[in-house]
Amino acid sequence: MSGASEPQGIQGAFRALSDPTRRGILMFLSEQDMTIGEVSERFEITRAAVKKHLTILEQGKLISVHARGRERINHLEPRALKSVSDWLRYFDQYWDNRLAKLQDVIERQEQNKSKSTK
Amino acid sequence: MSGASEPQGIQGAFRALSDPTRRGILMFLSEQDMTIGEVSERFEITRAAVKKHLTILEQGKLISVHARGRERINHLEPRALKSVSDWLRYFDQYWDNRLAKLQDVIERQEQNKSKSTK
DNA sequence: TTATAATAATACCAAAAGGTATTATGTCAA
DNA sequence: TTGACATAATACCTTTTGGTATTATTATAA
Repeated sequence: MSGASEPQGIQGAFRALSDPTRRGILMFLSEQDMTIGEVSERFEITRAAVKKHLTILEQGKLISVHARGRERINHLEPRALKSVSDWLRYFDQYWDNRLAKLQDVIERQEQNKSKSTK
Repeated sequence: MSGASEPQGIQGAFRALSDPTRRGILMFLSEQDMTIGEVSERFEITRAAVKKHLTILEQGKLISVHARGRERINHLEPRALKSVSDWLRYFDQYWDNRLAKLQDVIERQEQNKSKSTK
């Protein structure tokens, strides 16, 4: 009833991405890690509202948070974004078969590479 | 205040994708076009609830709807999914530089190809 | 040690989302 | 033309979301 055949955890990522403020936060965090205060400076909403967005991003595993003294550093976690990207990749075939095939080839190369590193 | 530097319309797509039922509907529609009734058979919620999801998918331009007699045919529109995929591609660099570079090359080939067809 | 700055935690509110139930409308087939 | 069926349109309810305001904590610096 809740996304049977989907990779676990992807719902949290999609949910987190559904808000434009949160997508903006991800963009900022891609440039550098930030405290809640630094993120808040870049938006016109209250710090508490920003904190809620950061919590949802953390629940979706799109960011991680580490304490540093009295501050909390928010850090981008790109792997969860990759899981969303992978979900979308299924539809590649519907907009461009050639691109999909090339990406398949690349994926296989990646797999072989990680096997040989083991 | 509402996603300043984002491509127009992407919010509707992200919103539509944030619900697991809607993602399931997209999967089914990728196999074949369906009426509301056919979609409803595949879920345990009422037809009216399915209709609401289809409306949100249509608003996000992820599907199109065409009347055929007394039925309404729902059809997958992959281009909007591509816009989401493109947004995510920005983050490729953070999880795998090699893959990102290869994709850049592919994109450029696509651009040249479409130029030469004009 | 104490004032201050950064963050957390509540409590609260309005609006949107997700759903059901019910009623209306339009179209096909006999 | 009329009955049945597919869909549309409302109305209504509950839960979640996005936000503010206010009140704790907690750690650093003087």
